[in-house]
Amino acid sequence: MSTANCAEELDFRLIFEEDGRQTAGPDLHARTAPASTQALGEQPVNQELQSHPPCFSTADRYQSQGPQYGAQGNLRAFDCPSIQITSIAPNNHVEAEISQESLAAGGAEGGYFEGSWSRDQLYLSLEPCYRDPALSASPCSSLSSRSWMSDVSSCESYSNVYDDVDVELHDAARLALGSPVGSPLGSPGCGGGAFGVELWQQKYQHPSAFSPSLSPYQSPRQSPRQSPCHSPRTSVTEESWLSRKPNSRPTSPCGKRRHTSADPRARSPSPHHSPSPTPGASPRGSVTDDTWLGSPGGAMGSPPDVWLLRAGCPLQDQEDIRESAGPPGWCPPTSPGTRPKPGNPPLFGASAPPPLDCPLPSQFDQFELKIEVQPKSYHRAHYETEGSRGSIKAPDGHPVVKLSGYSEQRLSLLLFIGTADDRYLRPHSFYQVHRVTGKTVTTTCQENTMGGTKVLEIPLLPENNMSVSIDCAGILKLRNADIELKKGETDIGRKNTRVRVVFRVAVPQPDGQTLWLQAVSAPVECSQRSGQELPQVETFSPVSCSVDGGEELLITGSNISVQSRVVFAVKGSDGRSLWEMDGRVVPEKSSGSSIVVEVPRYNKKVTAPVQVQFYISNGKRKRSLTQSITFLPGVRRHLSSAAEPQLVKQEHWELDPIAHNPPGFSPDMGYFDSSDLPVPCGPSSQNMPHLHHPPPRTTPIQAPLMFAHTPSSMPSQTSSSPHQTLIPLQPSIMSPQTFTIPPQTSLIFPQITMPPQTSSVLPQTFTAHPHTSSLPPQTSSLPVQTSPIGTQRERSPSLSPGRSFVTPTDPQKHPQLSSPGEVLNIKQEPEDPPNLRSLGLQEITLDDVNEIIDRDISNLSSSVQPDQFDQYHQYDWEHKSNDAALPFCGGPQ
DNA sequence: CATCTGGAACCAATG
DNA sequence: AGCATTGGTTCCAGA
Repeated sequence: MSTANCAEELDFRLIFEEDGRQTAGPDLHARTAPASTQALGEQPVNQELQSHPPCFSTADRYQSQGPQYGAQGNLRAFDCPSIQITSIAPNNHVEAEISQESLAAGGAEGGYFEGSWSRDQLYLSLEPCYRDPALSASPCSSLSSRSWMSDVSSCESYSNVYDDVDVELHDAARLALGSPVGSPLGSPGCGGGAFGVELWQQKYQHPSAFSPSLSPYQSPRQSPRQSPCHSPRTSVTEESWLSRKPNSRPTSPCGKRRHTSADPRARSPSPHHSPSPTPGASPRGSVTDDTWLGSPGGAMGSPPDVWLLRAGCPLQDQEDIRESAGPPGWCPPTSPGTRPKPGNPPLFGASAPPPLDCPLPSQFDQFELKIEVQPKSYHRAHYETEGSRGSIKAPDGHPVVKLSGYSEQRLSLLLFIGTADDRYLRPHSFYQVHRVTGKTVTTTCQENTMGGTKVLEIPLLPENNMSVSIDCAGILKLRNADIELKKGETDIGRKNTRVRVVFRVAVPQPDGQTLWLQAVSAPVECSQRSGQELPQVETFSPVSCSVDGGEELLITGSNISVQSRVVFAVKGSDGRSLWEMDGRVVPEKSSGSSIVVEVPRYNKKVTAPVQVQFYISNGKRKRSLTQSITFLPGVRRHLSSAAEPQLVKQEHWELDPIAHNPPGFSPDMGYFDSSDLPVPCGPSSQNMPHLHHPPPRTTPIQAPLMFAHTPSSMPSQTSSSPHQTLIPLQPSIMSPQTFTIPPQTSLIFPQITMPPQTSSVLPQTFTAHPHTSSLPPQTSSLPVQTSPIGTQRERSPSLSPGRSFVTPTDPQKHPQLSSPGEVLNIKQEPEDPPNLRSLGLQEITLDDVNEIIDRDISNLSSSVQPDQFDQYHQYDWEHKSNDAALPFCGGPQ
């Protein structure tokens, strides 16, 4: 599978170069142009400008990374590169322009368009990933790219942009302040309407990003076209901005880009792969990027130390780094005067709120924005042609978000729909938040548009303890065709149906600055079909077992049946399946919401723990995301967990202190046992994007590069407390959630401290543990502050030491690594995402980086396993066929 | 009667 | 080119 598949995906990039030139280029124009044209014609438009922000420091990392990271970081990243690209790529006008801008970064995307640039290869290499989350770097939609794209299709667009700038600025300021007050901007009612158009306009037409100071938030007010209507439905219509025929269904396909290789630009690698691949960063992202770029502090400016490091790296390397690093850290303050630093607090000037795709921590100092009740993992979004399908719900009521550490005055909680792919978090191109009204809605909120993204402003009141139940937020699905046809849009909608609900709040600080915090929900599947057909793993236990097999693994989730298969597999570094075996389902212990299988025996000799992936399959293309379980060599679980297969007991178990120990520390199995504690996988598991790209090693490295100097205090996006630690990181599991690293950890692995983005990448939270865990069991058990599943936390404490449920979201729980030495072994086995490696991309880009990494790693080796990170990658969304390997490649989740 | 929901038909894209 | 599958979007109907 893997290899081949991966190759394909990767090829994407290659294709670019080659095919892309030939085919892609033309296609683009053909397709895009028309589309854009249409759009243009219909829309009044302000054209979007793509801003070509200068390279931003933060961006740097991205820059290197390339196109993949589209939006935020990406752009920036691209910027630098882009320059060259520009010159190189003759094909696109856009390119030219972009290049100037430094959009170059976007260049990546540009590359996307055409493979013309020779030099681009760097980008190209990345590109494959572009759509392929697996590949990792998300090529996606780099902001720039989109912009580029759009530009390409129509240069005209540039023109109107600026008109809205003022407004945007205004908005931005307002937002920054977190004024509860709804700005007139977004009229509450507005927006809903012709969404497609709106988006269009917003995204493309509003270049808010341009001015450095502008933040994504700044949204141009509504474009003329935007309808005041609240309900999408209403507006919709007109909507047919695409000129779709009245009766004709707008099939998305319409100008849709093909996923197939035929169209290189198109997205990428097979759509299949990445479910969430959102490619992208959509223009929005770009916007932000742009913004960033524009910022003085921009990449070009003075990069932080870490960044500097990056800067020093060759593009390729940088890219690699980026990949490994994952999403960029939170954005540094955009304010001119401030120099962004990785370790800097998420403070922004009132006039320059962070772009929506800018990663932010969920906690800082005593302030913490937390999702106390996570939304359900499935919420069927409504189309404009449908009536509202209600607000996002939680298992018991509605999601609840709380700001702790502050209660001085009323603040505005911002809510928007973000991506749930493996890449950094950014506004979702195909979904928008929608204000739900009605007698059952008790929360008042306003709907605004920022940088093309709908944002709900919900009051956080001191009298409510700064906590609010989100019962006024629905999710609107925009037609793929509408979005994809927009110029500049590089993301594909197909199979990109998972989102995350993003909450932000601006906390006024004594010094006049504004502290921005962000909390990201677990992934939410918004497609009717996917929600009803794809099996989803919510929890499983135990999380480790003997290589001898025979133990029973209890998996809970949805869309599971006795007919479901549970496939265990180990992938080689090349992505090939080294071993694959079905677990024997125990029908009598299985039900509609859970399944018990006997873990198969691992037929290879191992001396160290092996990370084995498993997923539930309801048939071809109906697979859950890949989860990871640790097979312990030579360890026969005599331990409680082993002895008692009954997962059911989990609830009764209590955390074992041992569990807290960092992986690798305790040679004895106790360590593993701890891991056994049932951990909720969180809905996200599936959602979790796979980090496809980064090889095990790279991951660690990244961190260092990025955060070497980051203060331990930096919170991850979702993570809440710095202390959570005990649990070893498990890459696979980690994906979607937040990534929290304890201060201690940071000392050891600065690298670990990933930027918020990283966290975004991984929806779930995971915590790095200090070597020793002095923390109370609870902490360890509940490592995930932001765990997708709110209830999980509570659950974990009760769990017995012996077992644990693992949620994809809660990587922390995984015990995995044992000792450093083991780690090495593990790595070998591990299923690294074949993607890059298999393609050889790694070598290409990462080589240089490796040296650095090695250095860093040597220090880290003991504490964290690289594999963990890798595991991430393993997730597969759906493989096209049955390739087990595919998942690793980074296909869609 | 309007809204919310679940289900499914229709149909283009994909393989 | 034709066929089967997949998945997005629209419709319908019941609560």
